Amino acid sequence: MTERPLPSNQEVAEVLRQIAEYLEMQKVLFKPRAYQRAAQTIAALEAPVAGTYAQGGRKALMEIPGVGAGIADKLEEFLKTGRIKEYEALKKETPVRLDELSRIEGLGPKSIQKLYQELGVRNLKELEAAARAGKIAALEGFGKKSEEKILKGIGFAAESGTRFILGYALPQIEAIAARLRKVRGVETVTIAGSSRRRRDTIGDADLLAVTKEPEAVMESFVAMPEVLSVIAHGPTKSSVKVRPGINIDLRVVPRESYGATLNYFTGSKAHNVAMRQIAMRRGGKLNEYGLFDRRGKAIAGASEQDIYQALGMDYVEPELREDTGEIAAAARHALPKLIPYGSLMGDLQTQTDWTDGEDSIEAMARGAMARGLHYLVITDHTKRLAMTHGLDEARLLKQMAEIDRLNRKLAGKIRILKGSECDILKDGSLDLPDRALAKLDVVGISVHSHFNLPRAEQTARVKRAMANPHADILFHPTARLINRRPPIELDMDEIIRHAKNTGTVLEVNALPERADLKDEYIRAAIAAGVKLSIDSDAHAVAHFDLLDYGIAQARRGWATKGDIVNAWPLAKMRAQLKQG
DNA sequence: GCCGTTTTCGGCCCGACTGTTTTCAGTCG
Repeated sequence: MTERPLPSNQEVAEVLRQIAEYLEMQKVLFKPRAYQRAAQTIAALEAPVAGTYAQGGRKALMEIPGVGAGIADKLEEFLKTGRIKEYEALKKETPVRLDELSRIEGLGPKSIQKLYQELGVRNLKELEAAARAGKIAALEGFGKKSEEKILKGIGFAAESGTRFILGYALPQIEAIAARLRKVRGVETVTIAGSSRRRRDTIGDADLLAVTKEPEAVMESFVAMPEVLSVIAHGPTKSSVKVRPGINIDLRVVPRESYGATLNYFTGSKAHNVAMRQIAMRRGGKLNEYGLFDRRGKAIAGASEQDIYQALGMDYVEPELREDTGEIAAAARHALPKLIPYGSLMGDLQTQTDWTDGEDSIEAMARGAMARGLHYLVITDHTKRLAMTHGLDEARLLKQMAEIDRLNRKLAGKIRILKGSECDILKDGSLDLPDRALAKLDVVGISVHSHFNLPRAEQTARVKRAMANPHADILFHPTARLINRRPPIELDMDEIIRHAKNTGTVLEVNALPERADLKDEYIRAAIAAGVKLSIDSDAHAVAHFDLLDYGIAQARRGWATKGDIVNAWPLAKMRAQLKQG
């Protein structure tokens, strides 16, 4: 019997979520919410649920909030056997690709069920065929507009569906790299490619290994429990597909050309081309085996630093290697000193169990403290987001009193600031009155509705909100959800200018599916003299660990510490915000 | 299926919006 890898909390949560969707299809009452709640809790847990079960058994599972006898049984079954009988039965009854279909915006379980029963639609392909044939518009409860919306959703899924979100793929890739490092005979393993450049999405992953026993290393690579299928298996290069569908290449590299190969496989292609041109202009040659002079003698190759230096350049951080000016800047010794990972002093957007967060204010504060932060802002949702139980003025005042109490309790350890993630309404006004906002330390504003306004109207709406004298930070400015929802139509030049004029900070949201602002806008904002914040948008203590993905995105936008207000001490950060 | 300053049964966070309707179901997160 082959070893089965223990499922991650994400995978366990995904199964529970799918069960919830199937139950919802069948119009089962209340159970879906129970499964969803358990899924959400497990997804946010720090400790792996598989480990919890291994140590404390079914009883320990039932300690998890939202997990009772029923779900504990399902979890136990899943962890022991890798399947859940009831889940299999549900899948059999409605054999549809839920993962594919529910990615279409506006398609929920009920619609998926109806489309299957009436039209036999099981996957995206069949959905598209039915829509194109006009069969969906003819269904009761659907119409022409629903059909158009579905086709639009399919188009969006098609163009964004082949890439993986960095923050969800990277831990998996890192786990595989870590496993390889333990294999006998392996000297080093490095992650190259777009993962190393920390692009917000990646297509596949490249690993480089130095070893004297390539065959043995390749054997253990293709035999890893995570591997779904082996695409290629040779002595210097192997290629496998791992859950959830990512291709990973492993290349064995000689020690003396390690730097050159790493440089080559880190890319980007455009950066590599520009590097090779410089080498050629100097009469030499650069390829994946090294840097060579005009007589073909190797002059560098073991390390990337040596190669850049030999070409008369400063070392270029991977996040900058996109051929967008970094080559010239490196030659002029004028690259920015990028904000280091782990260097934030505070977090300006966090949610708690007052709205849709998992943890209490105190738990969040202690979690932030444990990660070395000196301050955090509590920014729960406002009443417009009714589904999160958003705060109205009265509850906000209560929360402020609670924060005062906690600040006394935690005095000297961490500072909790009063804030809000205040909804921007359709007309650009804010969801809380000015007199309430005036009492807060930090006001974040954000778009959660009317995503489809035309560009001019959307831009004017957001600009009006930014002009509010209390609005300190524009949270996740484009509201995009990678692979799920396109960014809202905003004239970003205009928004950046307006941020400068109004003194509004723009956020770099660190949630992997947001990564919003994205790199090119970050760079444009910095060039315009706009200040930024990097926030976790944490909905649970564990989410503070995602802050580095925000830093990664900021580094890709050429950000230094001087550009990021929450890389500064509290007093200096506050002085940057609007007054009043 | 979960949970209990409504406590072992009977509830189950609030509401806006869209597209289909003519009073409402489904989705959003």
